[in-house]
Amino acid sequence: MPELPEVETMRRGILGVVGGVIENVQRAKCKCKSILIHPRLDAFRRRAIGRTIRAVDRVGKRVILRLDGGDSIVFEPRMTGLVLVADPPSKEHLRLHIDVKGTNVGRISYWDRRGLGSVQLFVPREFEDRFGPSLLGPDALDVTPGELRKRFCNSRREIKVALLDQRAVAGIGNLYASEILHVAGIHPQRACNRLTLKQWESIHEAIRHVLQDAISHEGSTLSDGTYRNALNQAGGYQNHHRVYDRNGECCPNCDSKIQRIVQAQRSTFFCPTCQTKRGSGKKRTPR
DNA sequence: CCCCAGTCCTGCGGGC
DNA sequence: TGCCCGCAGGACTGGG
Repeated sequence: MPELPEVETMRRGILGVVGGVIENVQRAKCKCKSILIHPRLDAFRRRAIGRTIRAVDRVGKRVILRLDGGDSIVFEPRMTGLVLVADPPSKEHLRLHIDVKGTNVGRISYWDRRGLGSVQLFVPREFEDRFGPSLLGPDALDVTPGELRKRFCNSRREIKVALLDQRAVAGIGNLYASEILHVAGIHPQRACNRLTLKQWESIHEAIRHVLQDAISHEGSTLSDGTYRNALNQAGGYQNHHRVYDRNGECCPNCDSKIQRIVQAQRSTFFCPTCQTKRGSGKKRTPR
């Protein structure tokens, strides 16, 4: 499930399109229900074709093509979307092609098995409305310890649920929230307003550590095999998960068995010894 | 404002 | 063996 590290890996994988000119945009022949493409394809083509791609950015869990003239094409992969410059995992769930001339990369493809994602073209004003600071918090890799604490510390929400709120901090999803709290040694059900200054610093440090480590391994490809980088290669970070999807296995730091609980209808994994419900838990040195 | 539950979508695995 | 149902969770919406 693409979260910040996977989306950042996708972004880096398509950097070769920078400087290219969009030559065509076309829907792939896919029998599945159509994904959200905005605006309608004829308008999309009219506004995109002939534009130069000036940069490839990431905003939270989205990949952005910055076009000359100021418009942006936003790929939002959600659960199963992939932004590819190589052949897709299967022809079946290909959704859209953007053909590019003038670079080594001839085509960017958007593939999405479940089709919950989207490809949208926004003028600067629309982009600001959707991804401005009122709807999207600072990037998880840029947020300072002080900002992080300020954004959460008055909330009674459980810390794991709060970390998934993109308006507070952008980029963390269900998988990395569990990993981050294990590294920080904090119980996922602890209320934000009961965390100490020191614990906010631990969380901040753990966010950076886990996300950077995951990026260096090109993200996590889970057992369903869906996530791929832009070259359709699996990531490697799943082999470094401490707790995620390891219910009943041993904690990497102690002898305890990892537990699975459900918070906000999503799975959470944690170690009941390293992440105690009361008190701060034992601080562990990150790998 | 704050927070939660329901919704979308497809493939897969458990249960019978 | 085959069918059905529940589950996976990103972002959004509506309601309390």
